[in-house]
Amino acid sequence: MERVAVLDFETTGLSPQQGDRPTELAVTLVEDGRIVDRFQSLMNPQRRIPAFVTRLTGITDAMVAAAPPVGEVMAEAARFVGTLPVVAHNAAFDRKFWVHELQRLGLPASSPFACTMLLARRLYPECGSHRLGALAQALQLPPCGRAHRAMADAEMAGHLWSRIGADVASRFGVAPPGHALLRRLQATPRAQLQRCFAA
DNA sequence: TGCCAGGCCCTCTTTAGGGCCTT
Repeated sequence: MERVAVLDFETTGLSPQQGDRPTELAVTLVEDGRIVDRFQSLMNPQRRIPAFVTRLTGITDAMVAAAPPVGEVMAEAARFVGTLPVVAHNAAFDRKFWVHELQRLGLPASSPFACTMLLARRLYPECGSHRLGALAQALQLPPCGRAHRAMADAEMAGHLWSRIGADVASRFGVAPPGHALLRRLQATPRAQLQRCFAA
C-alpha cells in the first residue's frame, strides 16, 4: 500500500470553533502494512484542560505548560506530513483541528483525509462498536499502549488502516487499495460496495 | 458530572430524530 500519514490529536475539547486547541499530536507514516516513521509532541494550548479531559487522556496542565506552543509543533508536523495523504479515526474530528491550526499559521491544509471509522462501519458491520479501541480488540490488532494518548491511538489507527487495506484486497479481489480508492469506498453506501470495485 | 460540535448512518425516515464517534 502507498505511504500515508496516520494522525491523532488530543485536544482540550471537541470544537476549535469554540476555542478548543490541541494538547498533543502524533503521526505515524504507514507503508505496506508497516509503521516506517513517527512524530509525536505535546503542545501548549495556552488554555486550561478540562478535568474530565485530563481524566480521559492523562494529559495535565503541568505537562503541557513546559511543551512548545501549538504553532511551533503544527509547523513541524506539517513538514513531517508533507504532501502525503492523511488517515485518522473519525477523521472529521482530526481534520477540523488540522485545518484550523494550519490556517492560523497561514500554511496550506489541503491534504485529503480518509477515515478508518467510516471504512470500519462498512467493512465490519458485525462489530457492535466502531470506537478505535473496540475495533482493535475485535480485530485482534497489535497492542499499542495507553489508549487516548496520541501515539498509541495513531499506531492503533495505523494498524487498523493496514488491516482494512488487506481485507479490501482479499474481499474484493483487487490489488492493495490506495488512499484514493478507500476514500471512494468510505463514501459509498454499503449496498453498493461491489459496484464500487467493479467500476 | 456531563455538556459543548458536527458529520455520518439507521430507522418507527426522507418536510426528522436520535445514536455513534472524536476530546
